[in-house]
Amino acid sequence: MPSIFDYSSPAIAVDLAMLCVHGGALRCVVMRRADGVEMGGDWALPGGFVHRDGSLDDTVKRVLHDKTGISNAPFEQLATYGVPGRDPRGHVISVVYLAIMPSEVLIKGVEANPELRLARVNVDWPGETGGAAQALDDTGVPMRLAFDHADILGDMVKRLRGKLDYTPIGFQFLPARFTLRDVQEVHEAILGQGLTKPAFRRKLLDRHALRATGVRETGGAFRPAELYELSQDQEE
Amino acid sequence: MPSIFDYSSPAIAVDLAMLCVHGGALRCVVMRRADGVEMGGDWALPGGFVHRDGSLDDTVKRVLHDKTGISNAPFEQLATYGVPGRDPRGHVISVVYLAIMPSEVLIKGVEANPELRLARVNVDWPGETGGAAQALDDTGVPMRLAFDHADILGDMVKRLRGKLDYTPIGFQFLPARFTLRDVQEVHEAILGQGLTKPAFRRKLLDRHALRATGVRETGGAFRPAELYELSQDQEE
DNA sequence: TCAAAAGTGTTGATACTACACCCATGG
DNA sequence: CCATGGGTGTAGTATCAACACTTTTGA
Repeated sequence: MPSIFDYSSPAIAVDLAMLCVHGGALRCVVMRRADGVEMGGDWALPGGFVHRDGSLDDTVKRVLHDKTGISNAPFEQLATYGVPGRDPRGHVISVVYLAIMPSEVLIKGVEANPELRLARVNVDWPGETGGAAQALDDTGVPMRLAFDHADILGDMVKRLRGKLDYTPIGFQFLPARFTLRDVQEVHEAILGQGLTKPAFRRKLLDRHALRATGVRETGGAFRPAELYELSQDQEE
Repeated sequence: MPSIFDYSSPAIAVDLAMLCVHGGALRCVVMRRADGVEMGGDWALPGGFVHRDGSLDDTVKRVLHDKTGISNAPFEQLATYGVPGRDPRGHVISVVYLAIMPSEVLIKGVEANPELRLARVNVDWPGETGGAAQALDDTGVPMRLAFDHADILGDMVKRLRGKLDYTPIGFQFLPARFTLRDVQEVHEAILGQGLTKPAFRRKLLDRHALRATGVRETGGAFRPAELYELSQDQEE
């Protein structure tokens, strides 16, 4: 029996969308592409190839650690993009993962690597319509994204919006203890629209098992908000 | 610059979950594995390798046509499974797609290939909890599935249940013209629970743009139901 | 005229939204 | 005591589910 590896096969890579919410906006790590690459744009999602006998999850962890120094973050698979012509060096299929972190964590990781930027993710469409997304730099200027990465960012926003209400995915953007206002800011950034405070608080407390800690935030002006945490270990 | 294909890379395959609803149950095509394979179970989702410079979509169409003779069916990506050890011949990563068809179409395709069976998909868990699924044969006996294919079927059911209410995916199980009772049967089979008729009719007509054709079904005993169709071209 | 399934109307419960209001803290 | 944001109560509205009911056909 001939080995299946005798067939000519595409290479397979993992691309990572490392996300946080900061300054009222959803942000994603992009990496400057090496000079001399003839196709596509200037910025791309960081990625790495899957080696023989390496799992997809191991590759995710390797890329995350190699690019940012971050060792542990929750991640989930988004989708797989097969587009021939994605990489000028040959046919590469990439499995895209979302890795979600509190902004304090991710900002440190980005600052540790001069090739990385934390782009603002922006979409034109409302709700879960779908379509491409833009990456904007700190001054609001669009950053040119390589290949289909704008579509990937669009799919990502659609996924986040769909899961936000019915899963605890929003809490992955926050540290272990957070105020309800923090959660609302995350939801507003992802949904791209403002939410009314009372309705949001109630839905949140109904849907998710939150526990009030009794501890209050410090350092703010005016009345300090109470800190909450997830009751059980509620992973996605 | 060295070619990326100099690196040792896993092979990549597409596996297909071809689905229909028949006899009040969700059914999926499985294929008898070749004799002499040392690992896993006896039945598996049909699949094929992705060739260099071939797209994922082309591979889906190729596998669908090669195994069943069916040329056109709507399909969508489910997820990618990286499990090392999935295939005894080496490290294979498989991208799993759902292909949904009316039962009349799929039954013909299965009968054309003696290696294929139309298994009944069964899950223990309610709602969108998640977990593995079973494949049962016509007599209700579980069929041994290879590798992680039971988990894949479970993920598939979870996906279908999640999308059923908010997308037109349920109509892909039906021919162009269908009765509302047909739609209810599809939903009940996928959700694994009975639904009350009046509530279901109303939700259906509210959520989706359906058009009554004025034509009624024929051949049945008792009062014939009206045939409906989707108003615009509502692809998923 | 009867059995079986198609299709509709009504009602009570639930969930959601919008708005107004009170509370706590720093200055 | 005032400005500001945290947090709560209430009332109107839309949505949903259960039930009873009428309609239509083949035998």
